[in-house]
Amino acid sequence: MPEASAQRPAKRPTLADVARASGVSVALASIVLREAEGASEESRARVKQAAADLGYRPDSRARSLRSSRSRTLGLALALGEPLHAELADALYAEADANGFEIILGATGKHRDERRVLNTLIDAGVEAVIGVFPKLPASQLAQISKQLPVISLLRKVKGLPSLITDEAAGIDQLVSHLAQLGHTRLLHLDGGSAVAAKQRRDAFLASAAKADIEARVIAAGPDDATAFEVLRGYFEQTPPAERATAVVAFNDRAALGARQAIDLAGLAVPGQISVTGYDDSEFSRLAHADLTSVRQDVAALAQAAMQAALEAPGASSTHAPQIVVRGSTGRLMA
Amino acid sequence: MPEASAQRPAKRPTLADVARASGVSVALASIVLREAEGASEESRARVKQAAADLGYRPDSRARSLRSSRSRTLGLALALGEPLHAELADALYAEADANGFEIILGATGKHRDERRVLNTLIDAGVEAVIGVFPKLPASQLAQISKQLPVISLLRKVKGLPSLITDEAAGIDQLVSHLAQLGHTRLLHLDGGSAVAAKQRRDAFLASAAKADIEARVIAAGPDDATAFEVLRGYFEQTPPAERATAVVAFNDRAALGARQAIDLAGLAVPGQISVTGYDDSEFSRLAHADLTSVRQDVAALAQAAMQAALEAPGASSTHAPQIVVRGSTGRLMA
DNA sequence: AAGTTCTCCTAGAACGTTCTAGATATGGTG
DNA sequence: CACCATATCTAGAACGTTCTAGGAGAACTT
Repeated sequence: MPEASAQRPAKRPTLADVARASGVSVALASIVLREAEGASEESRARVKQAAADLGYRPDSRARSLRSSRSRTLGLALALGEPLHAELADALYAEADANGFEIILGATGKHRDERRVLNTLIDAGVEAVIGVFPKLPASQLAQISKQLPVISLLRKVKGLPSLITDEAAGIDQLVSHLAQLGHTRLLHLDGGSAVAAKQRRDAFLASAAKADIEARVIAAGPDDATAFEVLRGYFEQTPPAERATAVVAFNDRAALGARQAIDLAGLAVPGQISVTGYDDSEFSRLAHADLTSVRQDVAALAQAAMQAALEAPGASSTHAPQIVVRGSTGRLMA
Repeated sequence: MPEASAQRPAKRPTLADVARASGVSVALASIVLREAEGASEESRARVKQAAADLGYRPDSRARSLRSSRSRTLGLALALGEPLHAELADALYAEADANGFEIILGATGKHRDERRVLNTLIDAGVEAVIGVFPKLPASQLAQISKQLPVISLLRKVKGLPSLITDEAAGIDQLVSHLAQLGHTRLLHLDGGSAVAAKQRRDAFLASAAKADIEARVIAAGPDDATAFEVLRGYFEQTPPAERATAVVAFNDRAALGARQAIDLAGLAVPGQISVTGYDDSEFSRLAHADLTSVRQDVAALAQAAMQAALEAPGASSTHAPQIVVRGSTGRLMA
């Protein structure tokens, strides 16, 4: 049932319209609306009034085409990742503070990182901030010759990279578990996900330092894989030899782990503890109530914005903070 | 240390560069690269070769500025909503099929819908597809005089709107529960969220039709509110008078409901059933295992794309499908 | 009185495309 | 041979901005 709606274009007002309406030249109107120097208070008022009356909004295509100052940033991330959503929100706030706009590009089943990057660049952004789990560093470096590219959550050689001190985060988890008396830990690793290698290595190092038996099983960043992998582990490992705590790659994987634990009929945390990572909404679900690690989203966002604005943006590493909830505790004898 | 700005000069090649390299005019180069008529096979080959050699990519700002055909669509949605992520993914696929690019704008704590819309429009998109829970229809209609605006999930007067038949979805849930023998239902409504009113009305209508006792409590689209509200309900309602099934506004709210149910010590589905809506990843979490309603994301996306491309886009309503899982069942006597 | 320096303003050239109108060559037709 | 149609190409004007160069006065110097 085709239902007629919008009629044909009511052309949007241009700078020339504003200039005509306020009786000044286009150039002067431009000066006023850019808040640049060189206009009298009187013309300022007149032009602004006319702009407001007409509902004028500058055309960012024309603006950026001419000035290469679009005051627009590209943000590339994955939809459906709670952490990415938090980062985006924080970056929006930063952008506001700096007078920038942000447009997003999402990676997903039907869009690879390269493609998303191209779309953003073609749209004329001044810089791109993004989470690039897979794109080779060489390609990123290549692109960064054209415009600043800032990597979030992953250390990329040749690019300003804003990351969390994964070793510190994992160490907080391992120490917490050690303190609770755990002596045999299992890590479900994140596969090719961003930061997976760092967390795995940190896990082994922290465990060794604390003189704790540690094992790593290859999994992935999703709950389904974590579930399958941990179920297999329970099937193949006699109860007496099982780890007493599972350190999952992230909250989502921890949820999958929790599922396998429930299936095995083990009590949390009485018989086994489980930890997540990211302190996302998943970790707060009552049933899961995951002990997790909170990344400093605000600091990451602020540093990313800074890196995007400054000439040769700087990398930095940010401290995470463990958040203890009900999924970890002492073993009940 | 702030001195390293020797990066800049990697200017990207322009159409003029391609033309020069292949010995033709800019106009002809444009014709070739647009696959337009009026170029010989020989020039076609030469120009394309030169473009490839130089790594030329058309500047979409200049292109859209001149032609008002940017072949770019704006998509406005909320980050962190699983359903929105699914829609975005489906729309990316549709865009591919139609040779369009998509740029995203996210609404959130720091960006209202109006602002997001403006950013996308200023970036020069040809049309905007979006989920607009709050923006008044009048404002949307106003904007749609400038360019096509398509509303997803919410029926907006004056705009092509692609929605799900909420009455049908809710009716499937209510019928399912009735068939299981439930005679007293409770609906946690979605407050001001998109489709909340439709689901509430449909709930009451379906219950009345099936001669089932029905009650609605005001809640919201989030799990925290649903939890609080349902906990209050349990506290104030004697066990004998309680509903035996809770129809939550969406999966997220159902999770909160489930939390309150656990707290009250009730067995699911033995003592009480609970349903979600959207068939999102939340519904698949093992502990929740929610009976839910799947919206036809692919059809919605396809219709939205169609509406964005055609002159006066058409509205349509799509059929949902119940997905039965373990959170609903007969009462155990 | 003639410079000099401000302040405020404007014309017109960019930016990288597409599009309109026309030029040039080629070939077919009467 | 003149004429027109077609196929291929190109110059130059848009699109809506910003930016560069400079102009007209008024207000200081000297």
